[in-house]
Amino acid sequence: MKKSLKTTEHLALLKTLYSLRVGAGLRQSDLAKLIDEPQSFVSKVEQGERRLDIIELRVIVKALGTSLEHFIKEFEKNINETK
Amino acid sequence: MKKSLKTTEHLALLKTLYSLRVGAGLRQSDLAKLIDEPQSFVSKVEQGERRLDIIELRVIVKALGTSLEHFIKEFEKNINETK
DNA sequence: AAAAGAATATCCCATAATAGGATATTAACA
DNA sequence: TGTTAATATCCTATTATGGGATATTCTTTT
Repeated sequence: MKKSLKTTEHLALLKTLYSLRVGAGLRQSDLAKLIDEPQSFVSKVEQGERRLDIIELRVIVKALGTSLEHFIKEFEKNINETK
Repeated sequence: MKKSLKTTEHLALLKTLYSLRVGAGLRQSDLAKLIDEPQSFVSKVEQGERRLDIIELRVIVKALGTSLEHFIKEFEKNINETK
């Protein structure tokens, strides 16, 4: 399965993640600290350079104060808005 | 972020995926065909040998006739039942 | 507008993960 | 038990990732 980068879905994912972080008033280094990763990790994720499996996404989303379920809803919403 | 294998979350994920496929009455090769991947891919996924990002998970879950949102609910349910 | 500071992106490359056809195992059952 | 169906494992060339250091870009401040 090819690295699903730059597809509508992937762009929507990045957008959803970014909005959530910024909406939480955190900078990459803040989130990084919360999940015990370097800032470059967060940057790569937001850049689509690094992919996240659901478990990882769950950790991040929770660190940002949301549930995975809610995140997915936002994600789907963004997919529809984009296409 | 380490390969989240064999954690409660990961086991719950595999369980959720497996149940969904079997529940749909499909064998690995059937699902494989639906998502245009070899049978070994599906096996690896179910074995926890291959991780899925949300985009990929979404494709699979849809091929199995479910929404990502519903899948996540089942997933969370399984996490709680396991721990 | 330029300097200073803050936030984010990119580099590098050793290490780890993945692809996928072929083959081995295990399960089902006549 | 022999046979077929279903799933797991092998192998290794290719691709992805880790993460500290550094470069870039964005914001302020004066």
